[in-house]
Amino acid sequence: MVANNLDSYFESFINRKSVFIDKHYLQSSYTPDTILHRDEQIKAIANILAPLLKLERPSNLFVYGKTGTGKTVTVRYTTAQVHNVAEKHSRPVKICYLNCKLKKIADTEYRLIAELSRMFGKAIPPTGLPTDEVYNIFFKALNSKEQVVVLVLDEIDQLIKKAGDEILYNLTRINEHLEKAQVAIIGISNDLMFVDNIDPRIKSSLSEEELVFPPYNAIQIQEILNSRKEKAFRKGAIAPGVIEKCAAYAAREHGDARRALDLLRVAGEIADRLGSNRVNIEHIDEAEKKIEGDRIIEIVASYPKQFQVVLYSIFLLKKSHQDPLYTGEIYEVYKQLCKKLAVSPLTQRRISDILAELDMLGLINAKVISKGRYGRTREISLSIPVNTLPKVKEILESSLHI
DNA sequence: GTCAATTCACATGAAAGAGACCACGGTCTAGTG
DNA sequence: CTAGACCGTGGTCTCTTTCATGTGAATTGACGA
Repeated sequence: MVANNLDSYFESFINRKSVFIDKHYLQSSYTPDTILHRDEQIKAIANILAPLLKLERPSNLFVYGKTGTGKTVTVRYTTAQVHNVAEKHSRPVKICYLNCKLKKIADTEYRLIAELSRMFGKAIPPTGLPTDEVYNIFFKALNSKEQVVVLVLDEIDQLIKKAGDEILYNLTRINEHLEKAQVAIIGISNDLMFVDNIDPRIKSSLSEEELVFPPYNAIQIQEILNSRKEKAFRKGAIAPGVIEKCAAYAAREHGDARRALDLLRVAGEIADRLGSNRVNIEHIDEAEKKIEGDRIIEIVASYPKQFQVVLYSIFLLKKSHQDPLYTGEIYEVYKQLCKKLAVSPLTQRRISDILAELDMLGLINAKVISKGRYGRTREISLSIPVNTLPKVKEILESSLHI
């Protein structure tokens, strides 16, 4: 009897079809051939980049917009098109795309310039050289022949936040030192306020042109999902209402198309795993939970020990009472925990920063409040969904050997 | 009761140190012809 | 003679510490009605 069941299980496993045809159409790395609802922006970027083809320097461009509004895709698409045309007419045009958020690659001045130099075929060691040496190498590489170079700096706000705005100053003034080559910069930022915090001189030269990407609305997201659905899923693998629900979820999160695509993909994976031959609305809810849970688990597992100790201290405190926690309390528990674990405790100053970072990561909710006479502090609560809580705790305990 | 001064418990900033990692050039050492 | 091992120096980067300054409302206490 049992054997029979197993048999039929395997039979059905073989016969079971995946809801997907090709998943990669749903991944954020995929650049579609046509970009929906961004005609205006494409036209604007094309206009700005057009002088490239006459070997004139295009204006620097600054692109803003929240995450998942298609900034990166649109810029990459347009620059690729320009590059194609330039190549056809053998114009020396080079596009350098760099994502400044990638850790260990382009998140400091040195690394950025080093990475750019590498794109010109120069080998730069990951460390050990003075920064101006690397600048020199970069200059020489640029100036080696007549060409127009477009530097696309994605998530440029992250870079500035970490490394200061001196880089931009140097880059925007780079043309003054170059005789043969010319450089234009396209900066892409998620942070709309970011430009207000940089040096006005840099601001004026960097954002000769500006372009804002408004969020997609739910209907536009639906259309985007529908256009990808055709290629990614088998016919009829999506139950009615699923696309709408996905779009609604994403529209709630400031029109984030990337999120909608992720959601759809994960929902498909869940449907596959459950042996369903159709993606249903319940799968979307599951996917929503899974995405959030996975993100949190990954963060918790990959962050340094001290972060984990702090987080575990919050766990301990949370168990004992339900009121919001304060920095001082957490620090006391943290110190004891350190003693128990034979970890050397950090200062309260540092813990304050760590708490702020945990807040940024969305693991905790920290709000600076003033309790009047009783001082100023952070009011802290965990913001990890209840269903991932045990898993997170497990990870912490195994990683800290508790 | 009203109002400004006080006060608390941290937040927030700036600067500097420690330690890891790395390149480069000079010196030493062992193997080779 | 030469390739490779082994320093010392000088550079970046991350994580911390130290020192200094900032902050917002409950509390306090003087003042006037």
